[in-house]
Amino acid sequence: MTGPRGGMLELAVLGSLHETPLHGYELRKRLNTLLGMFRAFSYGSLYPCLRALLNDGLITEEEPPADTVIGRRSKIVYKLTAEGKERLHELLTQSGPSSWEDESFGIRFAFFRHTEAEVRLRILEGRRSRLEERLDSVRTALARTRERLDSYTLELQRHGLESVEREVRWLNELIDSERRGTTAREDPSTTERPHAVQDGTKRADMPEADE
Amino acid sequence: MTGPRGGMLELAVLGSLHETPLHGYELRKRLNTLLGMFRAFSYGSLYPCLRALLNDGLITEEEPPADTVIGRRSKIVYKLTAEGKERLHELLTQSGPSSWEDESFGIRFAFFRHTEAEVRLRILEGRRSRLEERLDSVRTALARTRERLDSYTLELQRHGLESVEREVRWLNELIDSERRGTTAREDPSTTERPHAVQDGTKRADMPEADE
DNA sequence: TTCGTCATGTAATGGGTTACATGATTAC
DNA sequence: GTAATCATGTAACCCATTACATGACGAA
Repeated sequence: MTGPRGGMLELAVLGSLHETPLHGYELRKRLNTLLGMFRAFSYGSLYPCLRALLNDGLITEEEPPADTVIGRRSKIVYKLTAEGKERLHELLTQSGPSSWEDESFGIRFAFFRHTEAEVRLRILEGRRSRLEERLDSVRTALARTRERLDSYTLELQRHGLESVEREVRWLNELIDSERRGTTAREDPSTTERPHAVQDGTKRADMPEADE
Repeated sequence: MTGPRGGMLELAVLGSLHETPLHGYELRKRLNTLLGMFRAFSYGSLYPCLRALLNDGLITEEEPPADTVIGRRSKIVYKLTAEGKERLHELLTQSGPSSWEDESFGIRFAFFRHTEAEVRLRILEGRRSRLEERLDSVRTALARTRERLDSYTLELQRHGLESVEREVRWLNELIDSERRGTTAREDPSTTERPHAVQDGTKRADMPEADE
């Protein structure tokens, strides 16, 4: 029953619901704009995941507001339970390969504001050294075979190298700025306003564009 | 039996074997340095794929050289059959979404020298407009929600946008240079140099580093 | 003779997608 | 009243990975 379900979807869902309760359809749109450049999830995986999280008690259906027409149940709004918050924290605290691989790093980073400063630093450094490994191996391979490659392959390698080098520089900046700001403690537990939340409005219902 | 097996592995394998016959172990290393920046395949998927391709008659085991000790069979060297070449050409001729999505584009591009000029152009343009779509949707989403995003999310979006913009510029250059060189017909069948290829060395057996 | 790497494979599993099916709500 | 989009879900499949198992071969 309570299987870790180790994919990125779980993290993405828990992370999103930590910000604000949402129903599935809206949740997916949020996720796909949040991660727009990296990946996109489909309903076919989202809804089963929500069900599993519900089963495990990590999320619950939110009470509909009192003024709801009785027999009506079109949206199902989910919110995080205490266990869900715990689980999210646990996920966000893991550093290690699963945090800095291509598919997962973006998602981890997207929820960095709920991640402890030390962990952030370890993840950023892990990502960086992962990329540097890759650079090394590609560079040496390239040096050995340069003259036997056609121009397309070569161009692909060149562009790939540059992209990764760029990401490494980006990580360097991030790491520096983390190191400078590292004294500050933040997000001691879970529930605090992130920056400025205008609540009281019936959020989770403004129109959003999606593909 | 003869299922298309639509994954990228098939293309990657056929494409590699088109250059030179190889055995599985070496093939994987080649592939993973060729695509080093984008993805890596494991033996657990490679060997079953080779078997399937063998079943379908797209590849065959190459005769071991005559001086091989009789009972000995340690490497199994595969090479492309005529049907295999046909299939490869068919795969490389497909343009359409499957050619310009993230996972597939890199592989398609890696074998561009076996791809017809018009197809190359269509794929590059398809990739570009795919990325531009993504840019549009992320940019408008960003404009709507900018003030409600924390700094990490914002930074992630910014970096993602820049990366994609960079790739678009890269594609622009490639498309330009394709257009200029497009009058030249090339690869009427299979073997010729695209720009400047110095072949003639006995490749396919030098040592290679791998993770 | 033992260790590392080359070399080939299989079984179980995983984490998602596609395509489909179904209704409610909104805009025109 | 009808078309588009919102909203939820399921079943079948896909393409790969992980972990495991085995053995040959070369160098120390």
